[in-house]
Amino acid sequence: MAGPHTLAETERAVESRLSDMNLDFEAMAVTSNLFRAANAVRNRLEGTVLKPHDLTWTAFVVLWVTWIWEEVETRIIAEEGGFSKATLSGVLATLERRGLVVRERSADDGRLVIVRLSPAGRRLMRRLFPLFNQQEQAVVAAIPAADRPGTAEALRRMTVTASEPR
Amino acid sequence: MAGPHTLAETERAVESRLSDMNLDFEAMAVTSNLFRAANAVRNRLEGTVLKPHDLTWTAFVVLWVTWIWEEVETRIIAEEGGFSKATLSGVLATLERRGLVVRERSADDGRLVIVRLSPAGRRLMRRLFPLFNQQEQAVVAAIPAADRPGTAEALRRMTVTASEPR
DNA sequence: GGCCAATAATTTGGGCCCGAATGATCACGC
DNA sequence: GCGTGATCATTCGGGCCCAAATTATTGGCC
Repeated sequence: MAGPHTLAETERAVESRLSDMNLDFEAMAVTSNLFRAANAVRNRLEGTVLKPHDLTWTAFVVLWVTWIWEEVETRIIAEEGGFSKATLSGVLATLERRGLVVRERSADDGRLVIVRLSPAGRRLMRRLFPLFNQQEQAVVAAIPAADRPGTAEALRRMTVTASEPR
Repeated sequence: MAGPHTLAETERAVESRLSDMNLDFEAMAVTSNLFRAANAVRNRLEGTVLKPHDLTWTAFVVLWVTWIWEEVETRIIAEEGGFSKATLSGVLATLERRGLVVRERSADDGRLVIVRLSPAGRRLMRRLFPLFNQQEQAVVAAIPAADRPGTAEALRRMTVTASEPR
């Protein structure tokens, strides 16, 4: 951001350009700020925490989900992380090659693959996650404390509604 | 989403897994819901509006920015859209090949490239954008009306803070 | 046992994505 | 004029991303 147009300038240009189309500008403002914010926060987290360890965003998400659930089926990682299993296969190959993750076939069901962190993977997450959380804290500090729970709730509601079948 | 773990279950698992690490769970909740929401809303918009016209998310953002500003330098599109100029070059090639966009070198400054929509591109945006906005409206409707301006403002603040140099 | 539909993960092909390198153009000082 | 450093857009290489096709396994059902 910090381009030649400010957020406010952009929003004004949008409104005058579209004034004859009978649109919901409030909905536009919410979603466009949603994408801007997600992008900006992701960029910051990548730059401060991930890039120094040569991790991509998706790789970090995979490590995170695996870390939380101790052992987890691949399809769960993909659902939880919000990307396809095809993408996951590639990212897991990278992470396994780097020794951060282990794949093993399920004993119960030979179609399933179970993923775990290697000891190196666990060490990495234990070291990285507090740094990650510090950056999250710095960004969320921009919201008045009283508004934070309401913001999280609004985002949760949008997630649920957007995920509904149509 | 709608996986085998609900949002609430995941948040509980996270908290018990990380209880000894002295983390800011409120900040975590805000950012993780930020990414979930952005992902879910984007997936919905892609599925309902973009995919039927074989447009990617980034291609649509490029069309949108160009539509709003009538004519615009490539570097502005990249900044406004939140991706690199390298990415933009490829996407513009695709859009130009499909006849939705025109590139021309600036007369004032031979280094710059100016982008405009073709008539077909303008027709497409005029047709697509109301549909896009309808979907935005459906998603934002999940937030109580009184909370919408506050949500947009919270997102704006996060964007600004996350974009600050460190 | 032998077939068969359902369900997994992976591979494939094409597009997006970035940082770094490249080549073109500009602005400025002389 | 003529360098020289700054500023553009593009290209290149490697990784992510998805839908569709592929390969493997499972759980009925006879």
